[in-house]
Amino acid sequence: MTQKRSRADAQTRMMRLDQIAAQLKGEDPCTVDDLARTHGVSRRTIARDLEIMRAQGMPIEAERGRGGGVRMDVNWGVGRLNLSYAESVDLLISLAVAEQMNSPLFLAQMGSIRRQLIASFSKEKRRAVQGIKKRILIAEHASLPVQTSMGQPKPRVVQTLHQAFLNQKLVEIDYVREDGAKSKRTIAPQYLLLCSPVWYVLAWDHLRDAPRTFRCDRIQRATEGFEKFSLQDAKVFEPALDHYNVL
Amino acid sequence: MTQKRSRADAQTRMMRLDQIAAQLKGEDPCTVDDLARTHGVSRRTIARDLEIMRAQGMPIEAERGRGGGVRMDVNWGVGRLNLSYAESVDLLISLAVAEQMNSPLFLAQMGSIRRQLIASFSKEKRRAVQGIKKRILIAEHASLPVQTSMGQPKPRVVQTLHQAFLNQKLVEIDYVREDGAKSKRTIAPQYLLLCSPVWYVLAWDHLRDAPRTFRCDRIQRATEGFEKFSLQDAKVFEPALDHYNVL
DNA sequence: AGTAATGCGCCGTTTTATGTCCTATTTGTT
DNA sequence: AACAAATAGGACATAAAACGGCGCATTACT
Repeated sequence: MTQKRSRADAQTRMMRLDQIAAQLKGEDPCTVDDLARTHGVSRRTIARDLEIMRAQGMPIEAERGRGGGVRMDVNWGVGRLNLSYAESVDLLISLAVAEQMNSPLFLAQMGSIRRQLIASFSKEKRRAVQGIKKRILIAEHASLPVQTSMGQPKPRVVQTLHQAFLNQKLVEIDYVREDGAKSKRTIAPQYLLLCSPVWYVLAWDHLRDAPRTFRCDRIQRATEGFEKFSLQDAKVFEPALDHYNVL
Repeated sequence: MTQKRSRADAQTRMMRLDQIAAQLKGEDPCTVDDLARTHGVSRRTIARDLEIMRAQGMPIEAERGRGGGVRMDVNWGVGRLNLSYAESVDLLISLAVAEQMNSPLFLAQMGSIRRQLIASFSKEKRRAVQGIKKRILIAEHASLPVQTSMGQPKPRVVQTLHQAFLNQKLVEIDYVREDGAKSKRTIAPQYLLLCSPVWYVLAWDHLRDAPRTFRCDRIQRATEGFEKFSLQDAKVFEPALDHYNVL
């Protein structure tokens, strides 16, 4: 018999596997027949596809007999994320913050998420993330109430600071001291410290050549520089770190 | 010329694509030659693989000429997560909690993560998640300091409660009132309320046929039942919800 | 017993992924 | 300017996969 086969695009099987997975995530079980029809291939092929998907670890179950069909555990593989580096770090921190306030009802699964996330990194990235985690501190929950902040820090500033911290780049900032005095500085953001609502930057001030601490909401402007800084100067801060939890 | 080809397992190409992706995530650029050697295929094949990966949207760039090579944007695709339903919900809540305490330094990316996460749901799941989000309340940050809890709730209890809440299943619990009186109840967990460190369950007590509120850390034992409950009874709680932020 | 579903083995056919050549192009080095 | 090292990609033959179709075993519901 003549067997017509139209090649759709490229890698037919891979695409079909994805589509089948998506289809199976729907609530009701499909029959192999349905799948075969919707994809324009034979039952046999679908069967082989399912074999492959099972081999790849997807929890695909089938029920034989009338009323049966192919199902995938509905609670599997919802939530496919593809995060950028910055997003990943954010997420790790966010998880840590959420865990910090010990409200363990919904945090049962957090460990699993963190493990998956870390496992998905390459070796180099993993090391990098480890390094960054050491540079983020979280104060005890019941800390002294901070004086009312000057409003939210500006998103632009936040983003720049964020970038520079991750990339170990120097930053130029305009800072307003508590007494209102303004100053321009070039700093190397070594550590970040979260005291419940307020972030602090423990940095080496390259103009004054001394360690300084800045409140993020008092930074008016921030410009990322091109020069990378080393973590050597960070040692100055180490004695102070014992009071805080490291991420 | 004889062309030896050893079939590795199944779907050789898919596996190779994954491996190449992982390899490319490493910092330094590989040459096509390297890739060909490490995978035991020809340069041409690797080239074709790269074509495919590009077609799939991976940001793979190549630099021609001496000293060139194939690179992938290092900040792409770090962080591949495949979350279960429960994990997804946890994550959403965790993000919300982290956002609640307005420490916006590292939360710039959170919106993006949440959007990705929600986008990855199927329609049905998305609706379900929307429903669940409405059933989780978060109290204002500066709430009255709660009396010291009785220690952490038991992990077993937490997990059961968690499941039952998500699946809208009735739960049997052993509860200890503040005055020490113990009781057995069958409840329908309609809402969850987080007052900073303590979770409360707003539930319909099916034995007393009346709404009740329970502190999670006072629940001694929990068993998930088979009977699903409807959200009809939840209306009783609605007037009380205005005081809290809905997730 | 009949029916509707999966599971799986076998075989012949079609498609495609691969290897081997080849050329063009870009780019840094000598 | 010449050379070397890299990617990009075309052409062609071929072995290996993917596929379709068939049949039979199995399972569960009516």
